[in-house]
Amino acid sequence: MAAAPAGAGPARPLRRRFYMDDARGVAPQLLNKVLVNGRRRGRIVEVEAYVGGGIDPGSHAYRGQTRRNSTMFGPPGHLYVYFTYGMHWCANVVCGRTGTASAVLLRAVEPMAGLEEMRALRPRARRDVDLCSGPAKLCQAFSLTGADDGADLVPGREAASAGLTGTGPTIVDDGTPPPDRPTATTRIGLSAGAELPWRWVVPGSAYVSRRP
DNA sequence: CTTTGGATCGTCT
DNA sequence: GACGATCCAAAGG
Repeated sequence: MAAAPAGAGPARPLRRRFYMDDARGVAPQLLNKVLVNGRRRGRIVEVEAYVGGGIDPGSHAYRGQTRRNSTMFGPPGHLYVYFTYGMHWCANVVCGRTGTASAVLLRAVEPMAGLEEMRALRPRARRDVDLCSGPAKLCQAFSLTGADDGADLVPGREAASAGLTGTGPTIVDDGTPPPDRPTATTRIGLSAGAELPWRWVVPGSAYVSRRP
């Protein structure tokens, strides 16, 4: 029997256990997973890890828990969505144990479905490669805002057994494995912690925010 | 192609 | 009061 083609498997939501590792472990595993919101789908091609505990000066949690970053300290598998530059939203996946601050920033996805909706939400994007090639761009395209901060990405028991992804945003595995050798680089846009190599991209993807 | 500056406001010091 | 885990248009090579 021939091996199943990439993407041909059943789309299964990631379970809680997937998110329980440190963000630096989860981040490369999130590559090639699929972000879902309504009919919109996009393959994750670029991520960055941010950790707490005073070792990552680039993390919002570097100086401890505040009102804004409190979701980072909560249970894994939830969205941490924050507002920045007075106009943009960015979305993270909370990782690690409850009480620790560890999260993966979703920096770029390759649009797979619902592109018409994305184009309408991002009229500035001239080409489809510009729809989701940045953390704030993908939040626009997927309608992720502060209203989604704290949202649980893991469907409840009923939705999971019915094969549904629920009404809110979810991340699913469609059978495409992460890259064998993801490209690791330094993170983008930081004034502190800029030397830490905690950004991972799918090699050769045309949908990343910046080519490595 | 690369570089630069403006937009815009919640959050924390 | 300063500064962003950014984006975009405009200007320069």
